[in-house]
Amino acid sequence: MTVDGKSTTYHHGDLRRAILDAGEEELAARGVAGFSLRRVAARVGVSHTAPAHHFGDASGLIEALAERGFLRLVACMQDRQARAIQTPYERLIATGQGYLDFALSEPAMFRLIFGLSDTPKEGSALQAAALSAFLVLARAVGEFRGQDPMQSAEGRIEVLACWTRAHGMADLILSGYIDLPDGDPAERDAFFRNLLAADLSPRDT
Amino acid sequence: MTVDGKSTTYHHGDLRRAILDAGEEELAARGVAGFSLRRVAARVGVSHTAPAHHFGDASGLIEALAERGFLRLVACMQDRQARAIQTPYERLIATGQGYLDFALSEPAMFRLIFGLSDTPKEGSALQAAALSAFLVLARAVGEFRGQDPMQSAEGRIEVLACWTRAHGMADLILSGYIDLPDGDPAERDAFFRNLLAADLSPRDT
DNA sequence: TGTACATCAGTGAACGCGCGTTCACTGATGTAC
DNA sequence: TGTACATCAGTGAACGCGCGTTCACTGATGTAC
Repeated sequence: MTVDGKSTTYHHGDLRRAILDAGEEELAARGVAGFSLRRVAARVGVSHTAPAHHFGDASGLIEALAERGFLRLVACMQDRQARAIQTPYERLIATGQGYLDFALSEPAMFRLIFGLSDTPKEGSALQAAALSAFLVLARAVGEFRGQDPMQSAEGRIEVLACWTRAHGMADLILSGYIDLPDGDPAERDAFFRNLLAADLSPRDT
Repeated sequence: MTVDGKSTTYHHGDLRRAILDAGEEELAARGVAGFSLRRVAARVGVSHTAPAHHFGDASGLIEALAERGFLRLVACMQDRQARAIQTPYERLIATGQGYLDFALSEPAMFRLIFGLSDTPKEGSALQAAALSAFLVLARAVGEFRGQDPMQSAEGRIEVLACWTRAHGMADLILSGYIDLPDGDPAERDAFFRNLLAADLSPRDT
């Protein structure tokens, strides 16, 4: 293997991580439909059979990438939370906005993790990563409600309501059917806030 | 060409429609990722170059299928509306439930229309079909509010709020991350209603 | 400290596969006169 | 009513492409003694 024309060691040293990095780059560059093992290997500069050593087959790599994706989603949500003024409601809004940040910054990864052909295997690292993302949201709802939302039917509904709203918005923006208001981050945040809190309960008309 | 061993006319007669039908079947059978022109043609029993005559290339077929998809979405929403008791709020709920019906009955088609690589072309039949689906929802919101929602910022937010909620729920169910409550349609409808109307506006705590 | 050897990590050629597209073609249909 | 001819609709062989997987291999590393 060569890098910049200089030959390096035969063994890569950190190929697993390098392949995951390249996999994310490939996703960003070509989307989830054009994703291929061979292209990822080429990006790393390694033979296209090398990834098999670390991931088994193609689906193993996809799964490992998806795990990373969920961890990035967690990071995006926590990042927004850390910057939000500290009322529970603001933290909840911030969590949803972090969800959106993730979708907009890594659209192909967003599509990958929510378009997996099968649901994460019980006990897998992927499942743990997905759960950790869910828990970030559930905790934010819990702080807002003052009690663990997963202990009651209404609480669970509230968590799912937050999730589906943020998710629907993200997915429709990525598909191009909903336009974000211009480039100003503050307007974008206000847009999201309005959508999240819009009152659609029945009225006495 | 032969059907059941009997030779039929050389010209198919209604190949365009037959290919679209087969395309939908293929989508249902193999999903959007495994979709191929050749398989669709094989399903119709026609040479795999025949579709080109009607759709140009592969992307032309995809586009024509997506148009059909939106029309089916419209039909699902209108079907629910027609069966709802006639208060505006019930019709709005019903519209969203029709959206969900479509997603659950044709998951691959749902994924196709909301995963198109480019947004529908200005003036295309596809765009018209997508718009007609949007308008079914916008009209339902309008009846609920008592005025055209597209004439005000709050109204537009309300339409988008309905859309993103139904959409997020549909997409997360299809991805397998949200489970539907068992098989009882009434429970399923109640679940949707609760999610749609859940109150997430700030409280004075 | 040195050596033998097992294991690990990556190579590269070859494979078969299904894909969309092209091309020259032919059978069927419709229309002008 | 008949005929010539243009157009339309479908055929099937061939093409090159990129894909994931397999296989026998080799270079590097680690460990036992």
